[in-house]
Amino acid sequence: MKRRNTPSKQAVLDVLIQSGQAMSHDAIEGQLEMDINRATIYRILNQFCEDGMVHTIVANDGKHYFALCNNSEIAPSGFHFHFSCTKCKTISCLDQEVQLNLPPGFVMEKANCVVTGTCQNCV
Amino acid sequence: MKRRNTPSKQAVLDVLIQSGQAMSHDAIEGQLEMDINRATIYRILNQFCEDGMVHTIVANDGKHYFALCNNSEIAPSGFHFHFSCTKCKTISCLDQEVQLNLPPGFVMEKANCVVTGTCQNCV
DNA sequence: TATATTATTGCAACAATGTCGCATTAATAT
DNA sequence: ATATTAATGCGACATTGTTGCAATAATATA
Ligand SMILES: [Mn+2]
Ligand SMILES: [Mn+2]
Ligand SMILES: [Zn+2]
Ligand SMILES: [Zn+2]
Repeated sequence: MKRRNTPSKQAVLDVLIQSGQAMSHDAIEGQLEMDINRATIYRILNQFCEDGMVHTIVANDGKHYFALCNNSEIAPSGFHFHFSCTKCKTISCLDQEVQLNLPPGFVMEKANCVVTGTCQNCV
Repeated sequence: MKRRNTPSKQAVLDVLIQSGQAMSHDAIEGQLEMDINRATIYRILNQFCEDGMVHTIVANDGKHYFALCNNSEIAPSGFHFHFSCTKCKTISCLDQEVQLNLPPGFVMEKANCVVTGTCQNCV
Protein backbone atom coordinates (compact mmCIF):
# COMPACT_ATOMS: atom_id res chain seq x y z
CA MET A 1 0.00 0.00 0.00
CA LYS A 2 1.35 3.33 -0.93
CA ARG A 3 1.04 5.82 1.90
CA ARG A 4 -0.90 9.02 1.48
CA ASN A 5 -0.34 12.23 3.33
CA THR A 6 -3.30 13.35 5.35
CA PRO A 7 -3.97 16.08 7.88
CA SER A 8 -4.62 13.41 10.50
CA LYS A 9 -1.25 11.77 10.08
CA GLN A 10 0.47 15.10 10.16
CA ALA A 11 -1.37 16.12 13.29
CA VAL A 12 -0.45 12.93 15.13
CA LEU A 13 3.14 13.27 14.03
CA ASP A 14 3.24 16.88 15.19
CA VAL A 15 2.02 15.89 18.63
CA LEU A 16 4.71 13.26 18.95
CA ILE A 17 7.42 15.64 17.77
CA GLN A 18 6.25 18.42 20.01
CA SER A 19 6.09 16.25 23.13
CA GLY A 20 9.45 14.52 22.77
CA GLN A 21 8.15 11.76 25.03
CA ALA A 22 6.53 8.41 24.57
CA MET A 23 2.80 8.94 24.53
CA SER A 24 -0.23 6.74 24.91
CA HIS A 25 -3.12 6.95 22.51
CA ASP A 26 -4.98 8.72 25.27
CA ALA A 27 -2.38 11.42 25.73
CA ILE A 28 -2.03 11.92 22.01
CA GLU A 29 -5.74 12.37 21.59
CA GLY A 30 -5.69 14.87 24.42
CA GLN A 31 -3.05 16.97 22.69
CA LEU A 32 -4.66 16.92 19.27
CA GLU A 33 -6.47 20.06 18.23
CA MET A 34 -8.26 18.20 15.50
CA ASP A 35 -10.82 15.56 16.46
CA ILE A 36 -9.65 12.20 15.18
CA ASN A 37 -11.39 8.93 15.76
CA ARG A 38 -9.78 6.51 18.17
CA ALA A 39 -9.51 3.72 15.61
CA THR A 40 -7.92 6.13 13.18
CA ILE A 41 -5.33 7.28 15.66
CA TYR A 42 -4.37 3.69 16.38
CA ARG A 43 -4.18 2.92 12.68
CA ILE A 44 -1.94 5.90 12.12
CA LEU A 45 0.33 4.96 15.00
CA ASN A 46 0.56 1.34 13.92
CA GLN A 47 1.41 2.51 10.44
CA PHE A 48 4.15 4.73 11.76
CA CYS A 49 5.51 1.70 13.57
CA GLU A 50 5.44 -0.45 10.45
CA ASP A 51 7.31 2.28 8.64
CA GLY A 52 9.96 2.45 11.34
CA MET A 53 9.26 6.04 12.32
CA VAL A 54 7.87 5.12 15.70
CA HIS A 55 8.47 2.38 18.22
CA THR A 56 6.22 1.18 20.99
CA ILE A 57 6.77 0.62 24.66
CA VAL A 58 4.46 -1.47 26.79
CA ALA A 59 4.46 0.23 30.16
CA ASN A 60 3.55 -1.13 33.56
CA ASP A 61 -0.03 -0.03 33.16
CA GLY A 62 -0.27 -2.42 30.23
CA LYS A 63 -0.81 0.41 27.78
CA HIS A 64 1.12 0.97 24.59
CA TYR A 65 3.19 4.10 24.41
CA PHE A 66 4.47 5.45 21.12
CA ALA A 67 7.72 7.28 20.66
CA LEU A 68 9.49 8.67 17.64
CA CYS A 69 12.59 6.80 16.58
CA ASN A 70 15.63 8.97 16.49
CA ASN A 71 18.09 8.27 13.74
CA SER A 72 20.42 6.16 15.83
CA GLU A 73 17.54 3.82 16.51
CA ILE A 74 17.25 2.94 12.86
CA ALA A 75 20.07 0.49 13.39
CA PRO A 76 18.68 -3.03 13.52
CA SER A 77 18.36 -4.62 16.96
CA GLY A 78 19.07 -1.34 18.69
CA PHE A 79 16.88 -2.03 21.66
CA HIS A 80 17.18 0.40 24.49
CA PHE A 81 15.81 0.88 27.97
CA HIS A 82 13.00 3.23 28.79
CA PHE A 83 12.39 5.15 31.94
CA SER A 84 8.98 5.68 33.44
CA CYS A 85 8.80 8.35 36.12
CA THR A 86 6.09 7.78 38.68
CA LYS A 87 6.02 11.47 39.61
CA CYS A 88 5.89 13.36 36.34
CA LYS A 89 4.42 10.38 34.51
CA THR A 90 6.75 10.74 31.57
CA ILE A 91 8.17 7.82 29.67
CA SER A 92 11.35 8.51 27.80
CA CYS A 93 13.99 6.63 25.88
CA LEU A 94 17.24 6.01 27.70
CA ASP A 95 20.57 5.99 25.94
CA GLN A 96 21.28 2.52 27.28
CA GLU A 97 21.30 -0.44 25.01
CA VAL A 98 19.72 -3.68 26.18
CA GLN A 99 22.38 -6.31 26.22
CA LEU A 100 22.32 -9.61 27.96
CA ASN A 101 23.79 -13.06 27.81
CA LEU A 102 21.04 -15.39 26.77
CA PRO A 103 21.44 -19.08 27.51
CA PRO A 104 22.47 -21.15 24.47
CA GLY A 105 19.63 -21.71 22.02
CA PHE A 106 17.75 -18.55 22.85
CA VAL A 107 17.34 -15.96 20.10
CA MET A 108 16.30 -12.42 20.88
CA GLU A 109 14.03 -10.70 18.39
CA LYS A 110 12.97 -7.72 20.37
CA ALA A 111 13.00 -6.31 23.86
CA ASN A 112 10.64 -4.27 25.96
CA CYS A 113 12.50 -2.90 28.94
CA VAL A 114 10.98 -0.31 31.20
CA VAL A 115 12.64 0.96 34.34
CA THR A 116 10.34 2.71 36.75
CA GLY A 117 11.33 5.26 39.36
CA THR A 118 11.92 8.98 39.63
CA CYS A 119 13.61 10.97 36.92
CA GLN A 120 16.21 13.71 37.22
CA ASN A 121 13.54 16.42 37.03
CA CYS A 122 11.68 15.07 40.03
CA VAL A 123 14.48 15.13 42.62
CA MET B 1 -5.56 -8.15 57.46
CA LYS B 2 -4.59 -11.59 58.57
CA ARG B 3 -4.53 -14.03 55.69
CA ARG B 4 -6.77 -17.06 55.68
CA ASN B 5 -6.11 -20.31 53.95
CA THR B 6 -8.76 -21.20 51.43
CA PRO B 7 -9.18 -23.88 48.77
CA SER B 8 -9.14 -21.15 46.12
CA LYS B 9 -5.79 -19.79 47.15
CA GLN B 10 -4.34 -23.24 47.36
CA ALA B 11 -5.66 -24.13 43.92
CA VAL B 12 -4.19 -21.02 42.31
CA LEU B 13 -0.89 -21.63 44.02
CA ASP B 14 -0.85 -25.23 42.85
CA VAL B 15 -1.38 -24.17 39.26
CA LEU B 16 1.52 -21.76 39.45
CA ILE B 17 3.78 -24.33 41.05
CA GLN B 18 2.83 -27.02 38.62
CA SER B 19 3.38 -24.85 35.53
CA GLY B 20 6.73 -23.39 36.50
CA GLN B 21 6.07 -20.54 34.08
CA ALA B 22 4.67 -17.07 34.28
CA MET B 23 0.95 -17.30 33.67
CA SER B 24 -1.77 -14.87 32.80
CA HIS B 25 -5.04 -14.84 34.66
CA ASP B 26 -6.52 -16.45 31.60
CA ALA B 27 -4.12 -19.37 31.55
CA ILE B 28 -4.45 -19.90 35.27
CA GLU B 29 -8.20 -20.04 35.04
CA GLY B 30 -7.85 -22.55 32.22
CA GLN B 31 -5.74 -24.85 34.36
CA LEU B 32 -7.91 -24.67 37.44
CA GLU B 33 -10.09 -27.67 38.11
CA MET B 34 -12.20 -25.68 40.50
CA ASP B 35 -14.34 -22.85 39.13
CA ILE B 36 -13.15 -19.59 40.64
CA ASN B 37 -14.52 -16.20 39.81
CA ARG B 38 -12.31 -13.91 37.75
CA ALA B 39 -12.29 -11.17 40.35
CA THR B 40 -11.34 -13.67 43.01
CA ILE B 41 -8.44 -15.00 40.98
CA TYR B 42 -7.12 -11.50 40.50
CA ARG B 43 -7.52 -10.75 44.18
CA ILE B 44 -5.66 -13.89 45.10
CA LEU B 45 -2.85 -13.13 42.68
CA ASN B 46 -2.54 -9.54 43.82
CA GLN B 47 -2.41 -10.74 47.39
CA PHE B 48 0.35 -13.19 46.53
CA CYS B 49 2.25 -10.28 45.02
CA GLU B 50 1.78 -8.14 48.10
CA ASP B 51 3.08 -10.97 50.20
CA GLY B 52 6.16 -11.36 47.99
CA MET B 53 5.37 -14.88 46.88
CA VAL B 54 4.67 -13.87 43.30
CA HIS B 55 5.93 -11.20 40.95
CA THR B 56 4.30 -9.83 37.84
CA ILE B 57 5.51 -9.33 34.32
CA VAL B 58 3.81 -7.07 31.84
CA ALA B 59 4.25 -8.76 28.50
CA ASN B 60 4.06 -7.36 25.01
CA ASP B 61 0.39 -8.17 24.77
CA GLY B 62 -0.18 -5.76 27.64
CA LYS B 63 -1.34 -8.52 29.93
CA HIS B 64 -0.06 -9.24 33.40
CA TYR B 65 1.70 -12.51 33.92
CA PHE B 66 2.25 -13.94 37.37
CA ALA B 67 5.21 -16.03 38.36
CA LEU B 68 6.33 -17.54 41.61
CA CYS B 69 9.34 -15.94 43.22
CA ASN B 70 12.12 -18.35 43.79
CA ASN B 71 14.12 -17.85 46.94
CA SER B 72 16.93 -15.92 45.31
CA GLU B 73 14.38 -13.36 44.17
CA ILE B 74 13.55 -12.44 47.72
CA ALA B 75 16.60 -10.22 47.70
CA PRO B 76 15.56 -6.58 47.36
CA SER B 77 15.99 -5.00 43.93
CA GLY B 78 16.71 -8.34 42.33
CA PHE B 79 15.14 -7.46 39.02
CA HIS B 80 15.73 -9.95 36.29
CA PHE B 81 14.95 -10.32 32.62
CA HIS B 82 12.13 -12.44 31.30
CA PHE B 83 11.94 -14.33 28.08
CA SER B 84 8.80 -14.58 26.00
CA CYS B 85 8.89 -17.24 23.30
CA THR B 86 6.72 -16.46 20.31
CA LYS B 87 6.51 -20.13 19.35
CA CYS B 88 5.65 -22.00 22.55
CA LYS B 89 4.13 -18.89 24.13
CA THR B 90 5.90 -19.43 27.40
CA ILE B 91 7.19 -16.64 29.55
CA SER B 92 9.92 -17.57 31.94
CA CYS B 93 12.33 -15.91 34.31
CA LEU B 94 15.89 -15.56 33.09
CA ASP B 95 18.82 -15.78 35.41
CA GLN B 96 20.05 -12.40 34.25
CA GLU B 97 19.93 -9.42 36.50
CA VAL B 98 18.83 -6.09 35.11
CA GLN B 99 21.66 -3.67 35.55
CA LEU B 100 22.16 -0.39 33.85
CA ASN B 101 23.86 2.93 34.29
CA LEU B 102 21.18 5.49 34.83
CA PRO B 103 22.01 9.13 34.20
CA PRO B 104 22.65 11.13 37.38
CA GLY B 105 19.49 11.94 39.28
CA PHE B 106 17.55 8.94 38.13
CA VAL B 107 16.45 6.43 40.74
CA MET B 108 15.27 2.98 39.78
CA GLU B 109 12.48 1.46 41.81
CA LYS B 110 11.54 -1.45 39.67
CA ALA B 111 12.04 -2.88 36.24
CA ASN B 112 9.93 -4.76 33.76
CA CYS B 113 12.17 -6.29 31.12
CA VAL B 114 10.86 -8.77 28.61
CA VAL B 115 12.94 -10.17 25.80
CA THR B 116 10.96 -11.74 23.00
CA GLY B 117 12.16 -14.38 20.58
CA THR B 118 12.50 -18.14 20.39
CA CYS B 119 13.54 -20.24 23.32
CA GLN B 120 15.90 -23.19 23.45
CA ASN B 121 13.06 -25.67 23.14
CA CYS B 122 11.85 -24.19 19.87
CA VAL B 123 15.05 -24.47 17.78
C1' DT C 1 -18.49 -27.28 70.72
C1' DA C 2 -21.01 -23.04 69.82
C1' DT C 3 -20.47 -18.24 68.66
C1' DA C 4 -18.50 -13.93 67.04
C1' DT C 5 -15.48 -11.67 63.91
C1' DT C 6 -14.10 -10.48 59.52
C1' DA C 7 -11.49 -12.24 55.52
C1' DT C 8 -12.95 -14.22 51.35
C1' DT C 9 -15.96 -15.05 47.64
C1' DG C 10 -19.38 -14.54 43.76
C1' DC C 11 -21.92 -11.58 41.16
C1' DA C 12 -22.83 -7.70 38.56
C1' DA C 13 -21.42 -3.65 36.78
C1' DC C 14 -18.06 -0.78 35.05
C1' DA C 15 -14.05 1.69 32.72
C1' DA C 16 -10.37 1.26 29.54
C1' DT C 17 -7.71 -0.48 25.79
C1' DG C 18 -7.32 -1.99 21.29
C1' DT C 19 -9.19 -4.18 16.97
C1' DC C 20 -12.23 -4.97 13.01
C1' DG C 21 -15.90 -4.66 9.30
C1' DC C 22 -18.13 -1.66 6.44
C1' DA C 23 -19.70 2.30 4.11
C1' DT C 24 -18.07 6.94 3.01
C1' DT C 25 -14.56 10.30 1.98
C1' DA C 26 -10.60 12.11 0.05
C1' DA C 27 -5.56 11.78 -1.68
C1' DT C 28 -3.11 10.59 -5.67
C1' DA C 29 -2.21 9.22 -10.43
C1' DT C 30 -3.80 9.15 -15.05
C1' DA D 1 -11.82 15.66 -14.91
C1' DT D 2 -11.91 11.02 -13.66
C1' DA D 3 -10.62 6.54 -11.71
C1' DT D 4 -8.36 4.11 -8.12
C1' DT D 5 -7.89 2.91 -3.58
C1' DA D 6 -5.88 4.54 0.85
C1' DA D 7 -7.77 6.73 4.79
C1' DT D 8 -11.46 7.79 7.83
C1' DG D 9 -15.59 7.59 11.04
C1' DC D 10 -18.77 4.88 13.15
C1' DG D 11 -20.35 1.15 15.57
C1' DA D 12 -19.63 -3.05 17.51
C1' DC D 13 -16.90 -6.17 19.81
C1' DA D 14 -13.49 -8.90 22.74
C1' DT D 15 -10.50 -8.57 26.47
C1' DT D 16 -8.42 -7.11 30.74
C1' DG D 17 -8.69 -5.63 35.22
C1' DT D 18 -11.14 -3.31 39.18
C1' DT D 19 -14.80 -2.25 42.54
C1' DG D 20 -19.18 -2.30 45.52
C1' DC D 21 -22.04 -5.14 47.92
C1' DA D 22 -24.25 -8.96 49.96
C1' DA D 23 -23.48 -13.80 51.15
C1' DT D 24 -20.28 -17.24 52.76
C1' DA D 25 -16.78 -19.43 55.33
C1' DA D 26 -12.12 -19.50 57.94
C1' DT D 27 -10.36 -18.46 62.31
C1' DA D 28 -10.23 -17.16 67.13
C1' DT D 29 -12.56 -17.07 71.40
C1' DA D 30 -15.49 -18.40 75.01
MN1 LIG E 1 12.57 4.31 22.92
MN1 LIG F 1 10.60 -13.48 37.01
ZN1 LIG G 1 9.81 12.72 36.52
ZN1 LIG H 1 9.61 -21.68 23.03
